[in-house]
Amino acid sequence: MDRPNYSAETRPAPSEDPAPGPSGGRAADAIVRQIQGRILSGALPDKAALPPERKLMEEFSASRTVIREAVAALASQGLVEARPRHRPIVRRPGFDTALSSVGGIISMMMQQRSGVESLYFSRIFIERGLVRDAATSAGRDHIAALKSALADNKAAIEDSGAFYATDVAFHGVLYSVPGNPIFPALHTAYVDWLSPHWNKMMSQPERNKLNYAAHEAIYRAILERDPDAAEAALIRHLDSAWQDVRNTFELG
Amino acid sequence: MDRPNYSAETRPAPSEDPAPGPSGGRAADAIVRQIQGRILSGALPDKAALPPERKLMEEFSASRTVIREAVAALASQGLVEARPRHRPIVRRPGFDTALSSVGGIISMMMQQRSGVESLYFSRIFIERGLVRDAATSAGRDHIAALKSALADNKAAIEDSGAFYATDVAFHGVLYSVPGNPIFPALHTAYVDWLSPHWNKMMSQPERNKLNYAAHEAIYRAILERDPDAAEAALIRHLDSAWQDVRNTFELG
DNA sequence: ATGCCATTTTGGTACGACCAAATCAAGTCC
DNA sequence: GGACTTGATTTGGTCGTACCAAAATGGCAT
Repeated sequence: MDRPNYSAETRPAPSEDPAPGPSGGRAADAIVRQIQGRILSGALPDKAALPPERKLMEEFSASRTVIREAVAALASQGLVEARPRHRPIVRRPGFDTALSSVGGIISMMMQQRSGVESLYFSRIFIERGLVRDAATSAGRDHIAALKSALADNKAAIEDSGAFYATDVAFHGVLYSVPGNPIFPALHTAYVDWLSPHWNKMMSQPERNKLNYAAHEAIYRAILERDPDAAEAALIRHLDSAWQDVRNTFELG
Repeated sequence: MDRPNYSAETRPAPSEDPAPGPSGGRAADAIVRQIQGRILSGALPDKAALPPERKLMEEFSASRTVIREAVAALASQGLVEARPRHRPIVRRPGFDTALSSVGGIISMMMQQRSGVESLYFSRIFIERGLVRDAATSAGRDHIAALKSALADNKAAIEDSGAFYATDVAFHGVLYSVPGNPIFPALHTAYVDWLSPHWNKMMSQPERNKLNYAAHEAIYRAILERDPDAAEAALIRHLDSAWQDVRNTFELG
């Protein structure tokens, strides 16, 4: 009998956080919560490597199975970054982290036309509000950033690759106006999720010119503090882009 | 020698989906992708139970470890619902699924007042756009739904529990106006994430009365197709609610 | 048919082993 | 002496087996 017959008391109740809480039953969950706590409390600073699994199993007196399940959960939540053969790296949670952790499902849904459509329309909705706000309350700095981004955009009209980047940057400024960390995160998420469907076209300097003009119109409306005009210009801009994508996709 | 010495060829390359693709190295990932595919293709219909892990390990000729890792990943992505001791249930991916799968991280962030603040302000931002749209383009049906929700809301003024529900429902109608599935999903997400911070107060019929009046103002502005008035009323409504929460939280 | 109990599944966890990539520690060469 | 190569040691990834406890199942009695 070389294997202990652990008849009962399989879970020796870790010393830390003895609260059974709402725990339904999973064992790894407790570990997950504790590690979450350590990340939140700063005991595990951002960018730090998690202790090796063997150490963790000591600390929590749990089997490696459970430890690795916990780590996997953490990873899929985006709280740690787990590259194939490396130690998981702690990533302090932020809205960007949260958003990127849904990337998987979203990409799945992006395979349906309706998914892209819903997402893109939601983007239009957001940016409509954004430009309105910019028109009514953008500060000097935002205006300057917009102006600069616009200049970069103009300079890149001939180079579609660079143009795309400056295009993104211009819209990015809009997302920074509210000063709410959610919006920049949302912006990069939109770009990540939608860009695969854009790159397939968007190679004609023709369009670049059009898009630049649209950006300029938006900028001007913001300068003139005219929310309605800004919103209208943005709608024209994004709607026409949508038409292009739709055509490229030959889904009448 | 009762344990085979698998010297090499640890991964016998599953027959299905032989594309190595961008696979970095994880083994469970392949399984995950295949199951995702089956869900997407309908081979695994919504609400269906996943085959038992032992069957899956046959099918993919992988160890249970890998299988269960894959299932866990699927679960944390929200593609399957894995209750403690039950078979995982397939859930066709939707924006609601995606949103709810980030609930974990978001709740973590909600422990910081800055998190609650960012999230709540983003909600105000969204609803501002929503009421504007409702004012300009709400159809007969939406107006009717709004009216009905408003009536329910009024009838529940005395019962704080019921009032909260009708409050949520009223705002919910707003989220249904664009006809974009993202918004209803977003609404329930907001409610889920924010409500824990609301329940602590919101027990005074005093506030209920105020809130009902605000809802009525919004409704009226929408009826009169006045986006600016609707937006203003909404801002007053949500801002005052925010003040209450802040006070309740004694974070002066 | 209905309800209860014994049996079989099935998920949750544990333990130990082993491979391969990474990391670390010497030792070597310029 | 410092940069480079090499061998030993970690450490993550997988596999296999075993066992428990909760579910699901099937059969029997009422």
